[in-house]
Amino acid sequence: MDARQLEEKLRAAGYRLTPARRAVIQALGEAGRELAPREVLAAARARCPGLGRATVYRTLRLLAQLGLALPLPAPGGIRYRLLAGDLHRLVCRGCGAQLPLDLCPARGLTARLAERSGYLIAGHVLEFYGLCPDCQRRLSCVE
Amino acid sequence: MDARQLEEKLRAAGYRLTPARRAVIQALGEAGRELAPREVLAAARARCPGLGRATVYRTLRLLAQLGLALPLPAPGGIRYRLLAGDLHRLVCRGCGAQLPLDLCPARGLTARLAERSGYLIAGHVLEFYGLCPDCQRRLSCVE
DNA sequence: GGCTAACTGAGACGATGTATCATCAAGCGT
DNA sequence: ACGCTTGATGATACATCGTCTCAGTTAGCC
Repeated sequence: MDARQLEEKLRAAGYRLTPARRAVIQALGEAGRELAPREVLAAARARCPGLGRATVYRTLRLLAQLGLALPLPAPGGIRYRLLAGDLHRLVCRGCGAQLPLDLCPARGLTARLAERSGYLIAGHVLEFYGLCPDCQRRLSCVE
Repeated sequence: MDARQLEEKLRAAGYRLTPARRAVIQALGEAGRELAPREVLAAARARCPGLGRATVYRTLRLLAQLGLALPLPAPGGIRYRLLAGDLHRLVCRGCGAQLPLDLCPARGLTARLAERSGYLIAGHVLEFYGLCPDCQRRLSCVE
């Protein structure tokens, strides 16, 4: 799902499409990785110079509520990324390094789960976490 | 994995087992749900009266790095829970409501993934997210 | 073009998380 | 059992984060 489609989804859900919101969405879309709110603010100001901090937080929260953006815990606080389908990755809890995965053992479950729960399911995250080789040494984790 | 086992893992990894750390671990263990750092502080002070804020943050970060606790994004900030095996749930992005799931399509992948990546894999999270029936109405999401 | 409700930016505010530092005590060796 | 050594602690100060309020603006609809 690209930035243009997200803008349409916002509209379809009854929200206005403003320069501030477009700037936030496009900043997230161009980054291609998760961004901290402060990074979103910096990047989005290139497109919307006077953009305020509060608006960035409001927009990120709105996108997350609608399932269009994904908040992820990271060292240093929560980061956001646009939801481009589902997310599968292997994350190092020590340094934050990531390896994307191309497996998906969960896709077939979504429809059944939605039916049984009444939820409107926007996607899923499958995240394996642990320590990368470097951090295994650095943290003297002997397991 | 209960609190006692976690304490042993800390020791095994070369860290000291102090009253402050035990209080944090036991507070998380007894809660049985994810806690915000401020809640951890309040609960842990019952066991370790003078406990300081900085120590709680330090301990939570340490536990997360070692894969013994899990930071999760929630409305209001990051929350932590002890890692009791893997986590599978369905989460509402609107209000934070959760449904635990008893499926696990990913368990069999861990060993192969660890071998190929060199990571020490502590566990995984499979999280479906979307909107619960209430929030679908409240946010006028027409999807 | 004008209306109206949703949205915005500014600013103030409390909460959150980190850095520093003197003091303390866990765990080890004896 | 007792000291040592060094990692851990609590207090404090500080920077940042995230929220709230409010007056002014503007997107979307007629």
